[in-house]
Amino acid sequence: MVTMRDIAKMAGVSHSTVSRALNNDPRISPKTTEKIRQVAEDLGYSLDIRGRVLAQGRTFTIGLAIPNITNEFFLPVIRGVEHKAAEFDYSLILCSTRADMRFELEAVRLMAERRVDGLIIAWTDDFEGIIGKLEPNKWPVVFIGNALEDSPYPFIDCDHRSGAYDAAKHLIELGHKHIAFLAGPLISIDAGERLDGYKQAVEENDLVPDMWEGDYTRSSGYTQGKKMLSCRRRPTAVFAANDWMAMGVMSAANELGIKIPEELSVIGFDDVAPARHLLTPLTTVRQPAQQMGRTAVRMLLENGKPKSKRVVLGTELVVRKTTHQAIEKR
Amino acid sequence: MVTMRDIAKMAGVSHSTVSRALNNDPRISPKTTEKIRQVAEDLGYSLDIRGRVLAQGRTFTIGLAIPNITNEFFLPVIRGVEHKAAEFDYSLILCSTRADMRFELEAVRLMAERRVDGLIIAWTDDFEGIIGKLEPNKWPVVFIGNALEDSPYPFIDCDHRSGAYDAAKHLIELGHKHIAFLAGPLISIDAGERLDGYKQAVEENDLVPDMWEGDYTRSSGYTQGKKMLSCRRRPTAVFAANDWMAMGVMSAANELGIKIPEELSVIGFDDVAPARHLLTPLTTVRQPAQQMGRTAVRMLLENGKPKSKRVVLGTELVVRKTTHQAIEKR
DNA sequence: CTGTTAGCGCCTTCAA
DNA sequence: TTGAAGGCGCTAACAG
Repeated sequence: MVTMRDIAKMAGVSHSTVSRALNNDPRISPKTTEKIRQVAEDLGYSLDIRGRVLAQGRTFTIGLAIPNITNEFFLPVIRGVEHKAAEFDYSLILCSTRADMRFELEAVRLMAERRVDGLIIAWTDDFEGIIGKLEPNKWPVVFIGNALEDSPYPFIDCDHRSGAYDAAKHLIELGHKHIAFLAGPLISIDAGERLDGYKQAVEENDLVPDMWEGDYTRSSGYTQGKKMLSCRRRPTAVFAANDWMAMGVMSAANELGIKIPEELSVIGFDDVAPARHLLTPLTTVRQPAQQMGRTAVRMLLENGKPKSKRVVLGTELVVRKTTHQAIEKR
Repeated sequence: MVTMRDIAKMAGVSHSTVSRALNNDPRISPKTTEKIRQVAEDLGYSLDIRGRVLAQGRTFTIGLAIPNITNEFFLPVIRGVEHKAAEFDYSLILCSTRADMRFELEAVRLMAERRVDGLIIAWTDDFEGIIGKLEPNKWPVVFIGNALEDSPYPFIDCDHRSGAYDAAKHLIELGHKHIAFLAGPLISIDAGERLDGYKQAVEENDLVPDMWEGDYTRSSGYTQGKKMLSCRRRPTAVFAANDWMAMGVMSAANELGIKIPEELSVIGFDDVAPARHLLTPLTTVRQPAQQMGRTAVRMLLENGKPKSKRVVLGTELVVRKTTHQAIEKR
């Protein structure tokens, strides 16, 4: 492996001159620069960034910890982070923590040892554990999700409440009077906010809320869907707190011979790829996942230290094929 | 940031003793070791791997270049690579090359500068360009896909031919006589092999092949699907060379009022998540993507140099809901 | 405009 | 069982 010293010897200059020339330092004469570049080329030199890393104290690397790389939902986040990092010529170290505290702490250790210049932690379940590990080192970190009211750490999230409100409102405007809501696990903050958004819209319009609880999995959507659709007076629309559950509800409806969207409107949340690709694609509230990833990187890298402590992005109602005018008087 | 020298001073030993103690070198007495660990703990020491990296000439990092992180298909590959790398306490640098030669070479440069210990290049379109960049450096590299007959580089792929054969055979065994095949872009090697597998099965059974060409996109599946299903004598089954096209065909059938699977069987290839989540989930040939990722890492890390130059994994026919007995005599 | 020197944090050979 | 010294590849402060 050829180093700057090799080039220096060959070109008859000092290695620092080589370093400067290769970094376009204007103090080096064009002639020397040219010569050095030539020699470098001839020798097939390739910069070894590890030297620079040690000398400059930066690694040009950011770390991303994702709870579960199995879930398609995170793909756009990864994409956003990767693309933005590449723009800065930064590389991305990816860790999937499998939603397991142990792996999560392992990931933090690994990234810490590598002295990444910044850390993005997405939707961790063990916020406390993470910040416990992080605090002493005082690294630039941005959380995605985990929008704790009083978090002293910068985070980025989207507005679950207003997103849910929009979804419910959409159904109401289509004339639905009986809109069931299938909530996520209510320990999670965003699940609570989505519920609030639903409640607000429903109450503002003098409708009566009809709440069910799921756990964000497709199978919980299916189970609860079966139940709610077998009721004597079943809802004409259901708003599931995420797309996976919405898909579960659709399966249930399908098995019960209930036609979507003619007899039942369904709306989800997140805009996950599989739901977009259904034969009748799901109407949903898009969480701007990719942009969240990009923004996280920007917060980390742009202003040195994250300046804006908290960023809350808006959501977007994406009307596709599963929502429909309510049927007049069943 | 506290270093080994700080610990050494504090503990009244030399920094090399600290290094050894922290690395469990048996030559250091248990007492000193214990003391050093204690001091390290007290000082909140965290290993800075960058020093080791430079001293040992390894980076404990592998790079993964993926053509397009937008495509869900690659997710399991990333997962496989990430998990296996983590087992070795290696970290993963992820680059999405957006199926663009420029980004691809950028990615190789980035990984080269970082001196990753191994490189995994997945389904590159510019094989020649890549190996041009790689050759001089002679890095351990494993390709995923790009199974060139005479490739001097180690690769891992799956058996597209036999996978396609199995799929076609499955339809034949269900009694289908008219099985259309929607091929991928035939410049790509695997598209050709999938076509071969189909042909072989069909010919072995004295059926007449019915071939259409798509480009692996959903929309091409839709367009071609519309055409083939509007034929006077339309097929009773279609085998699409990947899941995306299969989904396109399903949309087309849906719009034409053709019931799947009762009136039309559809089978795909790859086993991509969205196809798995359809209301009537797609029967398909699973490419063991995750295992391919794991194996690639193993090839890179386990035997020092990749020993087995070429690995071809089997596929698995996953029968779900879109395939059905052929209707007797239409 | 260029060279000298020191140093980033760690590992490792050699010597004691 | 431990210490001293040198080096990995690069950058940077200081001289000239």
